[in-house]
Amino acid sequence: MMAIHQAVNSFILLIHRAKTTLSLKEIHARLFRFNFSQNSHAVTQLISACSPFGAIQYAILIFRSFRDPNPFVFNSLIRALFDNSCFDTAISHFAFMMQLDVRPDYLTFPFVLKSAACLQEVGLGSSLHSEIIKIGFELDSFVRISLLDMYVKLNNLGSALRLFYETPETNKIRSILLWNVMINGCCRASDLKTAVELFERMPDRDAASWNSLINGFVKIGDMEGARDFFDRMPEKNVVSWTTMISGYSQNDNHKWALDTFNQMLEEGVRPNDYTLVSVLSACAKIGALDAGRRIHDYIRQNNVKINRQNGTALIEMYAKSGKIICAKQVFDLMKEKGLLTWSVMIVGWAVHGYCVEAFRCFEAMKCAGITPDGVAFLGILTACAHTGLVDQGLWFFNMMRQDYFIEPSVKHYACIVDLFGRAGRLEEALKFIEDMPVEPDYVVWGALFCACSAQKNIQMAELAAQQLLRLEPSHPGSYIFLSNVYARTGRWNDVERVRVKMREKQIEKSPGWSFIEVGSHVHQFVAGDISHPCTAVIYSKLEELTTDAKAQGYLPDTGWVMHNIEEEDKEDAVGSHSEKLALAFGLISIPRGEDIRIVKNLRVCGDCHSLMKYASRMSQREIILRDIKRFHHFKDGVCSCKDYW
DNA sequence: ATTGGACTTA
Repeated sequence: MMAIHQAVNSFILLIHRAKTTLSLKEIHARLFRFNFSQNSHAVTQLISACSPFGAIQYAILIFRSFRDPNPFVFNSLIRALFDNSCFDTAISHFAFMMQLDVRPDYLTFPFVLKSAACLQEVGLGSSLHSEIIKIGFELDSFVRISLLDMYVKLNNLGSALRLFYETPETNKIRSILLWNVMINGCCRASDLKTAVELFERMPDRDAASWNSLINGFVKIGDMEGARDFFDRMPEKNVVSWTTMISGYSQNDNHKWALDTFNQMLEEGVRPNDYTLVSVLSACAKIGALDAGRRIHDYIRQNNVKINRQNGTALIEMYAKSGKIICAKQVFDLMKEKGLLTWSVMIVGWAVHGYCVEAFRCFEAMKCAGITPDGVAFLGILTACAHTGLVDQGLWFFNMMRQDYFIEPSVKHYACIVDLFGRAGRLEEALKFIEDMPVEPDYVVWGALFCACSAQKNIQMAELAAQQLLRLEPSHPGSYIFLSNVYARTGRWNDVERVRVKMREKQIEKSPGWSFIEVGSHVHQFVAGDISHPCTAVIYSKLEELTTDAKAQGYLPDTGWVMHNIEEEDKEDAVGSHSEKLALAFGLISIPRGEDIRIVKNLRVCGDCHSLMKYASRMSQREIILRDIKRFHHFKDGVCSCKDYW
């Protein structure tokens, strides 16, 4: 007896060694040779050893050759199946287990329930629950949490709540964790009312309880609610702070995200990678270079290791703040680059108009053994579009489908439309849209519209604008687009008609805003803004600038105004676009010799673009403007986009 | 005797 034991043990040792040296097949063969293929201990170990290799078929094979399955063997197989994402097979083996009357134990259910959750099968979830009750399995706190978690992941909040309420109120079973899972489930289902109710009723709360609730408010976009609980939270941890920071950023309040981060540092809470990524992404959104640099300094001073996540966030911050060379420096220093890292770098080159570098980066990525995905291709197509390389772009588009089997998304189609459109090949763009296998969406028609607008093809622009209106009748952009077409041709009656319709439907024009960072402060402007403390000085500077530019040949282009107003007023309306106000403010407050960086949430209008060129020459300063599409580097009267955007 | 008990927050 003793000898058999030892032999089995030495087999188990062999199996452990299999992870490095011996092949599993060889072990299995030996198992047979020594007649241990029916030893459940050895078989259980062998099945478990298959899992990390993904040798799941082999694990099933071993399982089938075992004649007298017991819970141990079943459990290890179900576990292995779950780990290899074979959820339905895991479930069917559980059914098999029941069929053979093998009683499941405490290690069976966690993985079966998780499989049901991953399969997103609501009915299966409930029947597993009944099965547990039927066989009289004890519903201890472990099983309850597993069940609760499964219901939450199946979006079956009702069943989760029912199970929760019938749980005896002893602290041991209704643990903090159980409450937290429940609160989190309510938050996932956007049922904040119940979440708060549960939270208030909890006998004890830990940080995760608070954070879960705060996160619930963040997810529904209620930052005041989130702030309320955040302020009341007695001991905020990193997660609490990060939730707020990324919450502000997700809800488009990047300035507050930065403020919250600074506050966090003042409170002496040490940021982790999640925090750094969130705050860097907030910087990237508004092009807050100084803030971003300070975070980079923090990273260096505190010896934070650059890894895939924070490194990628740094690259994106620099790229979107106009410092593509700094982005490249971080990129070169990074040891472990992921797919996202490469994509961010490619898109970075693309939006700065560095087509060759984007191509090189794309090739280098493939050499590094990373397979490009749809996002990487989108970057490379953007690069082609921005530099007018139509044939190259089409070549990449075909490569994506034929060599990489990536089904193009609507974004890719929109990019190709853009590619044709910018090159002035409008007919081809339209034909491309008509031949698309998927229904063209708002972005696709929008790309065509912009191209028509730039090429002054009013007929096709009207067609595109009508499609936009059909697709998004409540989107303000659709009306603006259409009205812009009419405005350009002087059809003021039609412009008025569109405006009335907009008013009837109570559609508000989404405001264009611009950000400019001065020193360490971010200033925000909307068109016609008078909220800034320096408003008077800004406007007089702008007037001076416009006058000087006019003397140099600048002609205000009033075609960009949508309303039918007197010529002079029109000049006013384009004259106070947010990017112009930001520019004037920058000229006053940013020391000479430093770049002026402006970020705009929409596309820059042609008039502003023209004025920026004059301003860069007259002030002998570099102006870096980022709009929703790309970067414009203005230097000595010329823009890096070569007026092609 | 064997099987990494469950799980939440960015």
